[in-house]
Amino acid sequence: MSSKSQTTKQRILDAAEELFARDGFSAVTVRQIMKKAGADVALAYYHFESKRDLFDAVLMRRAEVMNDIRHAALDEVEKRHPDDAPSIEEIIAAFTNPLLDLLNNDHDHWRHYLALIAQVNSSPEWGGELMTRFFDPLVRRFIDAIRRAVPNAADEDLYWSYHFLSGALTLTLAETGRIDNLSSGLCRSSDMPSISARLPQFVAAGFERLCAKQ
Amino acid sequence: MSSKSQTTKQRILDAAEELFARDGFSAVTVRQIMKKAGADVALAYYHFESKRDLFDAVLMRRAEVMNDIRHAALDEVEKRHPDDAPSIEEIIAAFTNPLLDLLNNDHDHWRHYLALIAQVNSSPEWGGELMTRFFDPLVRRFIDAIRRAVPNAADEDLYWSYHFLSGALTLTLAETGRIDNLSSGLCRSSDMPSISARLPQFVAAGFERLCAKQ
DNA sequence: GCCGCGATTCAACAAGCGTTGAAGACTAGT
DNA sequence: ACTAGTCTTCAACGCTTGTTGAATCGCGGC
Repeated sequence: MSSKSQTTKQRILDAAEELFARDGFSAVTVRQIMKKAGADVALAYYHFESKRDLFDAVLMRRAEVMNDIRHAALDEVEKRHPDDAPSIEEIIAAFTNPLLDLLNNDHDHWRHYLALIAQVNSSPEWGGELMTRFFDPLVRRFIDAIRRAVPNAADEDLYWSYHFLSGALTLTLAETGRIDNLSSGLCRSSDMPSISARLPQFVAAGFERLCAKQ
Repeated sequence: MSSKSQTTKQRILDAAEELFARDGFSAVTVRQIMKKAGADVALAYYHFESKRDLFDAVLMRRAEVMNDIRHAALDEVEKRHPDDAPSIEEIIAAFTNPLLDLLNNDHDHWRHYLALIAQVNSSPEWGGELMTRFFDPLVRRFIDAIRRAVPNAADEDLYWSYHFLSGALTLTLAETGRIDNLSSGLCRSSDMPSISARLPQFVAAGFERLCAKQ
């Protein structure tokens, strides 16, 4: 467990993350990854069991951190409201803004990772199972918080509302450049402050109309 | 151009559509497609120039029909309101419900096709360019209709709102089974009536709050 | 100086890939 | 019966794929 090996393993993960995010699992070659990582092909199989295992490792690496910061954001919202219920918009902002902040502040690592998550989320092959395994506890807690803010909401409405939120957030994280083309450059996929100012408002209004209607 | 060839070409397109939708472009083999279509491998290259060309043909085949029914739905909304402006929810329903109706009424063809579109939409490789080529005219007309319903809306808010709508709709069309898992079976990805009853409301509320504020 | 051991390299494997050319079959018009 | 043209089959090409086993490097402990 020398420090050199740690570095190599991480360089492999970094390279894989970027390529998987851009082209998807099957379109990327182990040789491409190792070339980008600057290491021999066989090293991929020394550090990981298989290509699929490397893919899982890429997903796992940041999943816990990602969940932690979102849990912390929800913690803080609940701490701010020891007696009354927080507003729906506050709760949703705690769910979305930690990710948008990552994209705004940090290196490209999170940008690639979140684009990968976005792609996995809308893939029939992995969207159902993988996302459930990774995010269910957090999402359940998040929905519970909203349920407390809108006590008479029907569960079906809550779940569907969350699904719409998930889709809106996910497409945004993918940063495909679609909105840049559509708006002729007026809006930019990477303009996270613009998004944090709009997405929680938009989604909160949807939740309120759908879930709070008597 | 005998009738037999038409049938074969369509069987190839059908098989490709289903497999591309499930596994993505690169994960699918021309041999897999032709096996499912019940035809020789070489026929793929007689009827289409390349694997990539076949993929494009799959996308093109239903694109025009898809755009036409959505244009027709918008036509009807505008015809219903010759003087006053239609409500935002009506406009959005004209954008989303034609697709949801296809999934509700029809064979699996549209189910596979729309799942494929959903996947393409959130792929960085194709999401920006392909979606722009296919859907920009319709989307521009749709945004114009909303702009007339909310005269003081800022263009940036309109574009971002549309982007969130696109994400919510897209993830829904993907039918990944995610919501089935999350809700422990209470909600079903394939339950289109439930979605038509909720998505337009949810999204309209978002548009109204974001675009109509002052 | 040698050993042990993790990290790395090299060369190769069988299988599968997208794609092609040439030859056969089928149908329609003469 | 012959031809022209579309459609289909078969066998193969060169190349890339994921993966592996054996050999080599480099370094800390004895």
